[in-house]
Amino acid sequence: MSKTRQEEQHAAVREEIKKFARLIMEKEGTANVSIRGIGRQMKLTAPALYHYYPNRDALVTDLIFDAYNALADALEHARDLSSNLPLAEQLLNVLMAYRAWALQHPVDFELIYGNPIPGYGAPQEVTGPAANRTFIIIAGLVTRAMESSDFTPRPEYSRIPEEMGDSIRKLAGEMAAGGVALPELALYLTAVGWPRIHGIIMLELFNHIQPVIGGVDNFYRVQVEDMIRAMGLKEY
Amino acid sequence: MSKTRQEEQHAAVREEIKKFARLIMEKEGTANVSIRGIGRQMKLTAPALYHYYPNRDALVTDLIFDAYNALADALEHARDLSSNLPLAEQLLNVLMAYRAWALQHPVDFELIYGNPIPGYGAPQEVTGPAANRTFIIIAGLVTRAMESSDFTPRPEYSRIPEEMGDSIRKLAGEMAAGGVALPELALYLTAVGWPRIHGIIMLELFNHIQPVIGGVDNFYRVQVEDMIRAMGLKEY
DNA sequence: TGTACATCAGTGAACGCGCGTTCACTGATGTAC
DNA sequence: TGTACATCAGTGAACGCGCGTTCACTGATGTAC
Repeated sequence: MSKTRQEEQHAAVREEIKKFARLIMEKEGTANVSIRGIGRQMKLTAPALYHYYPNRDALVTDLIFDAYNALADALEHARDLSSNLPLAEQLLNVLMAYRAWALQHPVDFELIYGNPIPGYGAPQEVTGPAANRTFIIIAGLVTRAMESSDFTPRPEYSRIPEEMGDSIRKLAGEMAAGGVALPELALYLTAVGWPRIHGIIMLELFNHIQPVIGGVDNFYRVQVEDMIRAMGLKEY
Repeated sequence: MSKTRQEEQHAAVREEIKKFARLIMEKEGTANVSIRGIGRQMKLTAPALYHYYPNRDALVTDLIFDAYNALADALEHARDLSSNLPLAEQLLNVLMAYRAWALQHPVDFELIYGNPIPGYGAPQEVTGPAANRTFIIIAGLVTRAMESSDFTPRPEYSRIPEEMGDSIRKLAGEMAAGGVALPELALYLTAVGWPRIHGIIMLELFNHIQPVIGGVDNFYRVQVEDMIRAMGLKEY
């Protein structure tokens, strides 16, 4: 079932289209991607692009799908680059990579985590699995770090709060059904940690935190290190 | 310098315009506010609205200004309603009100904290002070809670990390220059806490956290309570 | 090797739509005498 | 109290713009014989 020459050609042009789409979003905002605008940049008439995408929404879906996967790829890459370091360090590097990717690809990050594009609804069955990759990478590392650590987490991270028991059990069940079995506590810790780093990044991306905290680089790193220590994954 | 009848009339119509603008943004997304769209809803032709706003951007600025202030009002209201409770409880209530407001006014929250509206740049001198109100309300409460508390914060919240010293001193200086003198540690704690709650809300607003964590209500409350305890503002 | 033919990427015109903004105007309101 | 007048909120037409999408087409390419 190898690709024909024509399919390869199409795939290559689609990549080209997405490249220009990202350039435009960078300049004009994510809400302003348009078939006509892309055509203009590519020195092609708009209708020509309909050979490659059936409509604008299909293109946007592709961009979102790519963005989720590029983020997950970046995290895996950071993890694998530091695979000879202690797991707490690997986790640190992965969380640093999360922000680094967001700042290097603000448009793609906004595309997946910012306001939805007006009049467009991403199909969950396409983006869902791609979105989950990121969470699973982090939760997997947290799991391994927990298992390899002798340290005691602070009280609030040593067990799942009663109120959250049901939610976490449900999540663990769903993930197990999808072939990813991870301990409930690791899932909880990841669920706690994710919004913490996400919040800093979102505020930074839209320039809300800079007037309050200069040196976001340091701030982010300190917060992540605190978190890793608080979770008992590293001595403090 | 009292308002003339005409000025009052104009102010009233401007409120009406904003009301419809919010309705439209709710249905079509923040990027889709338009003079013509508002006119259509108000059964008015678009040019009529130019008696009230010189152009679309002035309207958007007004909406953003209002949103910042409405959020700050909601926080002050929550604080004042619980002024007879211990300060840690007041802080809890204010942080609960932050999320409650965001969920009740998703559009206004997106307007200030989400993607900027394409082709529009908010004038900092208008929105800046309004934006700061929220931070000052929370930092003020943290200060009073710290001063009235006998409890010991966990190590990472008991002092400002070296790397952050300069940033926080700078912030404290700027705020003092603006007539708001608050201790540096309180500013640091607020700067740490704000992105934590913000991250949960942003993920919730765009439906990213729900697939991971059912029962965001409980999750948010637990996180805020943990935070208040970790900061030593309440016994644990 | 040379010719006939099918494929299909890209074109240009057109559709109906929405946008912000300007302009000259109308007609109701309310004031000044 | 009645009339003349100024004010100004709202209208309708128009400007130039951009959008997604459709359609019939052209002309280069590459294949089949």
